Amino acid sequence: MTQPKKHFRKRDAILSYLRSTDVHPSADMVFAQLKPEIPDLSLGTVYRNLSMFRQQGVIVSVGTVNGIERFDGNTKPHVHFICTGCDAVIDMHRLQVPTELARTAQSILGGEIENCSLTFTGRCAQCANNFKKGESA
Amino acid sequence: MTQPKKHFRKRDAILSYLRSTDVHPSADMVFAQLKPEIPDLSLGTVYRNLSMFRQQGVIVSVGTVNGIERFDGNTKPHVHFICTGCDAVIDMHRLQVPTELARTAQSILGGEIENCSLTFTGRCAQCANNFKKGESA
DNA sequence: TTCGTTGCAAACATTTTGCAGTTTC
DNA sequence: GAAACTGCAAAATGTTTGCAACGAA
Repeated sequence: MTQPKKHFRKRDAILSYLRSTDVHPSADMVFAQLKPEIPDLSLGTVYRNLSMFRQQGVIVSVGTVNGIERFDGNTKPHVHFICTGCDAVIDMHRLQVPTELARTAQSILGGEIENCSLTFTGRCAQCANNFKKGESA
Repeated sequence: MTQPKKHFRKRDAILSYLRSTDVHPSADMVFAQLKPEIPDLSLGTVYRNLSMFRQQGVIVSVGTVNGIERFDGNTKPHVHFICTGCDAVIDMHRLQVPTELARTAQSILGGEIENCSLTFTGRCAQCANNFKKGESA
């Protein structure tokens, strides 16, 4: 007994792409990815839909990297690594987010915890390597 | 033994304020705080010094809240709570950042981990309260 | 004098928004 | 046909930058 739900080609494409990738794209990256297959897509539409998805909790913001917001279609809490060299945002599924701390946090804070994010920053293997080469060059 | 007196009054004031507060201010908040006592302070100077401090590792960025970057004069890793109602950034010193995960992360990643941040988001006690009232009003 | 810091304002980049036209059901 | 979505471009926002003036050594 599902309600008939409206489908919009561009909106669906945006969500679908977000769910299919693990690059944690920015609005612009989503736009660049979809533009070839949807030539009459505009950046404003991407921004509008990303806002809406995030508000609905359908997607999640990973935060801003170099002033640019990055999104994740995977809303299950997981650990991220952000490379300051190439701005990559990488999932670290093998590590667990200590969500059990949320309960403790809640009792200390008295408010309502909704989300928990654990993020490492540094240089990814490749960037660390390039950096070393750069130093000796 | 008189120390060579530094006369970077504005720079010192900015860093000093950051170290004295736990509100995790934005550039604008720093500016608003210091402007009364330093009338000829400009926002550009605040931005310039914050950038410099962060680059030197003297301060740390907590991330952006509502599109605005927030800073912390306390560089020791600690847990933060961000209220989506009033945009407050609150220290949770009683919780520990699982920095030991960094080693595991490093071995998985192969790069260089430099930082680790654990952040909860939700509504603080007061905002959670206001929200409930708002619903019934 | 010399070098770094600052005020000011213009430039920048990302994101949001208003409106008219289009799409979906 | 109503309601929701979209393109386009202008506007808004936070941040950076160029330049001339200034301050300390």
